[in-house]
Amino acid sequence: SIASFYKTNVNMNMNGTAHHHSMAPSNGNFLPAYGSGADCGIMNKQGHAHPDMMGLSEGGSFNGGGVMGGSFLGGLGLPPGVIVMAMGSAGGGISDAGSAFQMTGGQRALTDCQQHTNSSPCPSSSSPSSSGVTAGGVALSSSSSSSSGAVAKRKRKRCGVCGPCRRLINCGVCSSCRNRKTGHQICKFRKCEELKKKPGGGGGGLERPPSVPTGEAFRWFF
DNA sequence: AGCTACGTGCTT
DNA sequence: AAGCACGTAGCT
Repeated sequence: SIASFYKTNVNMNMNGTAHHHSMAPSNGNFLPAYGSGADCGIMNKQGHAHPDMMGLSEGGSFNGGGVMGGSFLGGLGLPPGVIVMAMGSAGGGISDAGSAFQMTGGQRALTDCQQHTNSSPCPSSSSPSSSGVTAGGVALSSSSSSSSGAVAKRKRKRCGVCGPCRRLINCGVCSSCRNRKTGHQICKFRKCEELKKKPGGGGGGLERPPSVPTGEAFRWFF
């Protein structure tokens, strides 16, 4: 739920074109090429200009990201998307906050964003069915395949909690972004740390999400 | 059906 | 080793 909510907001604003006065970098540098859609296509637009803004700087753990959010907006400590939303409404663009929540229209946009959501959200809620991305990683629904001997190559999924996973925007400038059409790869800055490792690697199993403990990630959000 | 992005083989 | 390109799993 939140996930959708979250991304939705982001989208909304972006699309809304609203008049957000001007967040620092709001320059109009939109990506010429990828306008369409990569996951948060919108994000791309901004992201392009400054891959690092939005608190993405990975350098030291994204706590930064969260922190950043917090620092701005009077320490409300909201994730970037939310922040945007707030501003939008403030600007007068969106009068109805409710709408923000409603908008599921976002539709596809970001498969990953969802994941973020999945991984993080409330530990408590934990919808059982909530599919795959458990922090642990490979929680792929066993579902299909399996039976027949064919060890179908299952795709691993992003952990959703590492820095890159939490990153919301595509830098738009890395090779992956630039070669999106042919490369079919996620932005380098968003490539899950876990997926960078060898599949079998490690052992067995639990990969420790580098930093933020699962679910804890967004606790502050609630 | 269409999209994103993981896995992998080839090329540089 | 790194990057590119392609096939396709997984999801909407």
